[in-house]
Amino acid sequence: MAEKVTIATVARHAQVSRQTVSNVLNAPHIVREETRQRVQEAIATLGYRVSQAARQMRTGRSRLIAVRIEPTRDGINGSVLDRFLHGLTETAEAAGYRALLYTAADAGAEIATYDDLLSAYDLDGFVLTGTDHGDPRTAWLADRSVPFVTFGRPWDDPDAHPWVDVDGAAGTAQATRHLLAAGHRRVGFIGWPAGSGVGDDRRAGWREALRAAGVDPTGLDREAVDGIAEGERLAADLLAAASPPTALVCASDSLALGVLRAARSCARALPVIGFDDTPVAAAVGLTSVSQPLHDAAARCVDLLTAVLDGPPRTPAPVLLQPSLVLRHTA
Amino acid sequence: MAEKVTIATVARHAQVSRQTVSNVLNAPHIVREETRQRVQEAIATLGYRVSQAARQMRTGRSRLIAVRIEPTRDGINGSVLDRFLHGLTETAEAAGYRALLYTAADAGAEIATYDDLLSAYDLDGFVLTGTDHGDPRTAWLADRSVPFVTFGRPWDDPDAHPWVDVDGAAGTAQATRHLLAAGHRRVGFIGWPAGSGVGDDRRAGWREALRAAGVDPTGLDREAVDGIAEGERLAADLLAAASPPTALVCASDSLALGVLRAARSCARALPVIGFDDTPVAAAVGLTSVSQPLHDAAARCVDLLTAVLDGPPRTPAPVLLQPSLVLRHTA
DNA sequence: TCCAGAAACTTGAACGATCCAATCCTGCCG
DNA sequence: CGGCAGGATTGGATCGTTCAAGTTTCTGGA
Repeated sequence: MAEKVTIATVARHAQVSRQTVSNVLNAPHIVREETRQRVQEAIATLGYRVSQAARQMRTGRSRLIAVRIEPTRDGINGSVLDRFLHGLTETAEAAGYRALLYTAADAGAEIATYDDLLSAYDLDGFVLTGTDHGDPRTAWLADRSVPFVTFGRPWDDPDAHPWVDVDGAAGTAQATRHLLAAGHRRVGFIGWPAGSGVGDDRRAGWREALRAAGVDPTGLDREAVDGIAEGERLAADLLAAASPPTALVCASDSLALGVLRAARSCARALPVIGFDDTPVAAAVGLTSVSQPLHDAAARCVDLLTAVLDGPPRTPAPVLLQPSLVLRHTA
Repeated sequence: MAEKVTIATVARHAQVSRQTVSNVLNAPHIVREETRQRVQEAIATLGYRVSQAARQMRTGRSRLIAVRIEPTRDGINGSVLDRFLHGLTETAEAAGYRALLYTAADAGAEIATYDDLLSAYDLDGFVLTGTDHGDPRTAWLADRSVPFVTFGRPWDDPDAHPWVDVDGAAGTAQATRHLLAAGHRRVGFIGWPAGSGVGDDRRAGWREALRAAGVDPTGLDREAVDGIAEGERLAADLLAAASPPTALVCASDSLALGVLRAARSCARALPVIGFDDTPVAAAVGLTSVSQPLHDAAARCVDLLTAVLDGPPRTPAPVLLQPSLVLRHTA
């Protein structure tokens, strides 16, 4: 049975002290080249791995990043988180960190979990998804100066903390312009009820694109909580109006799917564009706005490690551009 | 600034020794009730949390479980992993463990990651998904007697290690019987190429169900790698046969979706049933076999914690039953 | 040749929990 | 009332690393 390999084993093998081995690992520049090589060799020969637990106890850093895994609400949007998580894990590994999962029923429970993760596991940082106006979570973390990055803008103050986001308005605007370019004038929109940062942003993109083309958006949009049934209902409602839209942009693929159903049931050709480019969109041929999730996750890790390893300076936020994936429906 | 609360702080506050506090946490039954309560009170008052790092250093256990997050291959099947991960995280938290994510390009890289996670992070156990014949990963782990559970049977030896799985054959059999009950005789099957444990299992369920009903399955099935296009191609192929099937069971929702396209393009009513009950199935109204993923994940954690906390005995494997979710297509 | 100063390396202590062995109670029996 | 058994409690050592401070070695200039 092989002995456990510790820093002392390596030190003995390389004929140096423990501290020198530690320096080779954490501050290579202060060790003489020759010594450094001898130590590195010993590390390789013995297959030494630094014990995170011991390091963590001394430094208070765990090289662990926490991410919340949400229950799949709608089902359709599930894979969004999935792709994000994969990108996050991959980038974190490359930077020498690992991703830890946690769940929480609501913001209150989530804050309690922060407390637990911080004091019991010495977590280094958090990646939050889906921020909204006056988010209590970011306030709590900022109060305690815990490093964190959000995927989603802080809607109240863009300089509140580091963040990464996808320009939703640019996405819906692009979708709207695509339909305008195809000859449509009355391009409608189905989105979420006013008040949510993400929802308002996506609606604004559509509105501005129409205005820029000289079309009055009044009466061309509807509000609905997410879901296929809601999308279907509101599409029917819009189509029954005095001067109905001839094409639609939606705030999500779920809503767009509902629109497709409504269009089918009244046997009318109605171009429609969804949002998120979910597998469902790919499967049914729905044109959709695609978010660069893998990239977004990577940038989240970049910002977080910048805060953790670099100087105590808030790094600049990142706003990524979505792209329009053209399929049959528009 | 509040002092850091350690076990010594609690001991002082409750007027006992460090060891007594430790006993309250790790072996409550050997502490007098009155003392126990006083300590618990001090813990609550001070908001003490046991430092995982310190505990881990002494005991060699991290209370961390690793799960691999795979890149979304097909896209459609992404949400399967998503739901599994959520259930896993939730159950692990309840049992006092946390889930750590990792990625790996192939089995070799995955094994290298095991080594790293074990020696650097002192991981307690692994949950593997998607096992296959002669899996090198399980062999490596078993060799080193690292605790692990697989979601997916060990196809070579059912007693090799603890596992949780969903009875795929029962699922396809149920789907087949459903179609038989609706009056169909020639129920076809589109599945994956022979050789994969999961794929062969699902095909066997269909075959046996047909045989039990006195129908000869010969010529009624096709093999394809997963994907919508493949499903469409093989459905067309089957329908062009001398005596084509009047209904189809598929090994995945992707394949079933392809079948739907093929049926539409030759304007024929063709009942079809998919597998996995993905969001896509829900969205397009595809009848599908649903796996109890949340439950499966929970059972994985149960087995793993049984190995970790209980006696050194291999717990009995768990085989869960899938259910048929009826929608428009069958 | 000598010494100041820097660079390279070594030693002791500490992080916060658990394990071990020794001591202190407490109640009970003779 | 003394002694004893058994459980409850205590102090000291320990896990593997990094920090802080101390010691040796090296370099170059007078």
